[in-house]
Amino acid sequence: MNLFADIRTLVTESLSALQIEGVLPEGLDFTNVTVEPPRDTAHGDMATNAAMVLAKPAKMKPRDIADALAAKLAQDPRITSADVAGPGFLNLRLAASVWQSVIAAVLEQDQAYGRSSLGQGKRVNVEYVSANPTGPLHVGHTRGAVFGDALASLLAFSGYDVTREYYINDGGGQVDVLARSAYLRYLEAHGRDVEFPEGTYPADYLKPVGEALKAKYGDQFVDQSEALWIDEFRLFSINAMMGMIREDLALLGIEMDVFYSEKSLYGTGKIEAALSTLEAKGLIYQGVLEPPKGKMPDDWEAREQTLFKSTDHGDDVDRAVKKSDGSWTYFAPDIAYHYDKVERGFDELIDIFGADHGGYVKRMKAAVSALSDGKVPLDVKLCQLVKLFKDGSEFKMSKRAGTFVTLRDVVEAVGPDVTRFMLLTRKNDQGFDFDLDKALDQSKDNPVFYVQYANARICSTMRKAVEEAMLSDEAAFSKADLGLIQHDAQLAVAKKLAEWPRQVEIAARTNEPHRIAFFLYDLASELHGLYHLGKSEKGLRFLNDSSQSATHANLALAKTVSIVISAGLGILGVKPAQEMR
RNA sequence: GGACCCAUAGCUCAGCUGGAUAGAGUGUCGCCCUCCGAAGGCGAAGGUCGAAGGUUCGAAUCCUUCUGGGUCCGCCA
Repeated sequence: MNLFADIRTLVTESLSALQIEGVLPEGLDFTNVTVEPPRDTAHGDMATNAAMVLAKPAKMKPRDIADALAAKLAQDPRITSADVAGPGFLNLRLAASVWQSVIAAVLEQDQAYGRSSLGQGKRVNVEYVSANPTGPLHVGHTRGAVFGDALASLLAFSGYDVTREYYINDGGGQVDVLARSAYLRYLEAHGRDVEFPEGTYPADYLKPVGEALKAKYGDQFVDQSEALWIDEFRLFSINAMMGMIREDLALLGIEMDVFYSEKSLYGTGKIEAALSTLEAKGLIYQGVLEPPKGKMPDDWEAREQTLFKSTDHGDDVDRAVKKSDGSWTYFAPDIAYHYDKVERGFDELIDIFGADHGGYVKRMKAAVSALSDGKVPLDVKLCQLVKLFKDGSEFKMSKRAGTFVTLRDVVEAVGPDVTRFMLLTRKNDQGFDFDLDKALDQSKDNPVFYVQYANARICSTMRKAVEEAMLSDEAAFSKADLGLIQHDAQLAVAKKLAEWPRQVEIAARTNEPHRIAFFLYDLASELHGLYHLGKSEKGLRFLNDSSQSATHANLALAKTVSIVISAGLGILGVKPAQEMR
């Protein structure tokens, strides 16, 4: 049930009826007609812009359309009043029975309330994290991980067939660096003094890898040339790093469906196949790129190389797919990887990148557009940087100094639920200041506890009701007389609940899971408000000594809030709290 | 030189892809527990939505230019 969609249908049907009656001309396009909650609830429950949108194409005055529409809508039993206001808004008020039916619908649909068929079962691939397998995940990765995971859940909730995917960059030079760094730790495990030259990874996390390599290979590779050990050390180290990364993700409750290896694209003809597809479209040519503007590299010189004509698909300059020595650039396997996604039959692709890959978006979109003939949309969501604050000042991270904060550090400090919720209370393209002290603060400036508390309160009230024998079991809700829910403050909660399917849909359409977090905050606020009103107005207390039927109706309402909070937190990957500790 | 992102209350941020008098939290200042959990509620104050133009019935939202801040711009990944 989506009440806003229902009323919008009513509006468009009424408009069609007006066309048949000759009040409105034929051939009007209703797609821009919206039914939304008005900004100010004093205006009513819902507002439609139909009259203003249609005024011009209908060649009529907005108010004339609005008056006719109002009269038509008022005939529907759900509409108690339809008033024209302002430049031509039509403000609607809905009968209490409508809101009561929302409560009934939530009780009946339970966790399925708010699900939709928006995605129509379309297959969407969400690629996120995709951190290089050269070390543990750090704070920067955490945001993309949480965002991608919540987005995937949101889309699944909205009727998409979702695949969560991680692209392992195990094909480039950085994994050789990893192998060499692991080799140094291997030597160290054999009692050698080692130094980490520029361009190797000096951090401690490779120590156990060095020990493990010693355990596996003994001293057979000590003082041996790189060619003898590099392949085995690389493979071993990558596996070790990916094991660590999976553990990190598991800390946040993230489980991928697919780990896709970049290396698997090499030597299997996949890169060649992707590029020949582009070549067949006339998008591959030999050429010389302009030198980069701004900072000029010292050793830059013009060289002819193989280029992809990405400018045909919206990019600013064409991009190299082969180096001048004939080997692939990093872009080539990425093209092949996305080609593979298209070939696997996904209807939509979503990539979650860090802000530092912003310059990569256009060429990737160009590649997918070219490879799929524009049929498979690629949406790239950039997660802006996370700045970490501790003890009131910014915590600077430096790879060279080895001072970086890992995902594990953060999760162990504040817990997975707080980490996830906090990171999701910000739009992805907004920078994020993560204050660890505030995240730990359970009383102030911490929305996750506010939402958790609302749910805990409801659970607590339920327990109390059972203790005091006012409620036998929750099955009583289905028989509750919801007609008893009439007070404005109670109906306000129902109205907020009615918005849930709509908010989910907007969030899914825009790929913006943060909207879920903000909605839950609003819903929790309604609940807290109603709860406190019970202090001054006895009749609004959830537990009503004098009327069991009122108690049951009230608890049914509370239950629906709990249902939606659970569903919403579920999308965000946060556990709903039964009680606060 | 160029690309992308951001700029909204003292601070941190929303703003339903163009709607009405721009909203929360936090901070400041007042109230509210004999009570189903005060980890809460109610109220007040606080804004030329970075600036200037443009598009139209209507702009924080779309377009142009500019100013600040961030990310980036090699055949690295």
